[in-house]
Formats: sequence, structure tokens, C-alpha cells
Amino acid sequence: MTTRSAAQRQAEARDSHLIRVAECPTHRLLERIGEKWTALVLKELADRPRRYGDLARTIADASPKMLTQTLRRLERDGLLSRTVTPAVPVRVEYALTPLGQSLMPVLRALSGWAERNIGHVEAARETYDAAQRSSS
Amino acid sequence: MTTRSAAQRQAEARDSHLIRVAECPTHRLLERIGEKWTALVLKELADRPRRYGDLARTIADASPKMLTQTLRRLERDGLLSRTVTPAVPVRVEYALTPLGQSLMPVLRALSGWAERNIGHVEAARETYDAAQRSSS
DNA sequence: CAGCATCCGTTTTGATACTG
DNA sequence: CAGTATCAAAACGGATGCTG
Repeated sequence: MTTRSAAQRQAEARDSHLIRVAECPTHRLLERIGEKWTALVLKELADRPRRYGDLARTIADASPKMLTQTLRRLERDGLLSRTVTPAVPVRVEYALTPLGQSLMPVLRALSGWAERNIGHVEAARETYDAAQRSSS
Repeated sequence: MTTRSAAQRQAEARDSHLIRVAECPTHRLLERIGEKWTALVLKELADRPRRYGDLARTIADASPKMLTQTLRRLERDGLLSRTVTPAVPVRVEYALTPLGQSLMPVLRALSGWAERNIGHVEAARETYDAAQRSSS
């Protein structure tokens, strides 16, 4: 066998000192905020609480299913709160918790880097793709 | 119809002032670093260049396929460089580019938040799940 | 040593219609 | 208003065998 089998790789990983991705806090966080709509939802809630329909109109190309799923997961993680006001019609408001608020500066740092550098990344991609095409 | 159709949602999104996720730099960045092995690979390259086999041993539960795919995508994005030294056997070294280096402080901020707060998130999840179970 | 090719199951995302 | 249910498509991740 030329490469290690999955069983071997995992056995080696269990032998500590090696990195186990499942236990890495950074990976766990990125699993959530790397989801398609998560960062966008958090950003929309950064300044003020928002109602469901309000979010749905702003994040217009998320289907209701995806929006709800994203909101529920963030609520489960303790990053936002969901408040139902029983009235007719019902009013559901989403707001960042203190934990969610504490994440925002980090997210803003990420956004800042992205806005400053996405142009470089796109340029690199074009260069790379052009090189690939000419060598094929 | 009670919800907007996909066509309507997208038409509204085209009418500007609304958010289009595909054009959001933050989303584009998270698409990449949210991939399963990306952050880990960047972290391993943060201090010094590394050879392929070296990375494979450290990130032991990534298959060769996933490791290669991750490295190639990061190379394409201009975040790391791949240097082949023609020898027997060949030697391939990966290193962060200046662009990749510039991302590291942001990534470290993210890791810092994750390490400080992942416990709160996990606790929130247990509380939420317990509440769900008791109300079903 | 450093991969690539192929096949395949799982997860994620989405379109659409319907409801308390 | 604020969702849920169902069905389907696509992306992602992984197992395994082979190669320059």
C-alpha cells in the first residue's frame, strides 16, 4: 500500500500530538460561520434586532427554509435570541446575544481583510487559470 | 402565493440596495477558509514552509486527495506558493505568500475568539437541545 | 515523494407548495 | 407574519488503487 489507510491515519491521529480537526475550536467555529448565510445574518443583526420578514427582504436570495435554518442554528449556538410577541399577526424578533456581539469585531476584521484583498485573490485566480489553460 | 418565488427573490436582489451573497467579499473569503482543511493548512504554514509529506503527517486525518485539493485551491487564490525542486525523489514545498501572511492575524483573531468561547457555544447547544427534548 | 483517477455515500442547499 | 414539509439537485468529502 502506498498511502496510509483511513484506519491508519485515524489511529495515528488518536496517538495525540497530531492534530484532530474535530476538536479544534477554530474549526468548529468556521463550520458554523462558513455556512452560506450565517455571516450575512450576523452582519444584519449587528446594529439592531430585526424581524424575520425584514431579514427575508434584505437577504433576498435566501429561501425561507435556509433563512430559518440559519437562524435556528445560531440561536442554538447562543449567538442570537429569538423573541416571539404573541399578537395578531405574531411578531418574531431576532437579536444578537452578548456572545454574538462579542463575535462581531472578529467578523468585521475578517470582512475588512476580504474587502481589501478580494481583488488580489480574484486576480491570482485568473492568472492561475490562464497558466493552467496554456499548459494543457 | 405566500412566499416570494425564487425568480422574484432574485429579481428583487438585482434591484440593487439588497444584498447579493455572491458579490459579498466576506462570503467569498469564508467560502474558502470555511472548507474543512483550509484553516488548518494555513495555520501549519504560518511559521515556516512545509513539505507535502510533512503536512500530511501533521494533518493526519486528511486524505491525500483532500490535502492536495486544499493546497491547490489556496495556491490558486494566491495565498500560498508551491515550489517543486527537481531531484530524486522530488521535493515539493508549500509556503505562505505575502498575501497569505497578511491573512494570518485575522485568522488568529478568529482562533482566539473560538478558543475563549467555544465552551459557551457548546453549553448553549446543550441547553437548547435539552429544552427541545422536554417540549416534544 | 507527491500526487492523480475513479467511484460513491453524505451533507448541504434549493425550489415549491402549504399552514398555524 | 413566520414559518414547515417535501422533493430534488449539487457540492463536498472520502476510500481505494495507480503513477511520474
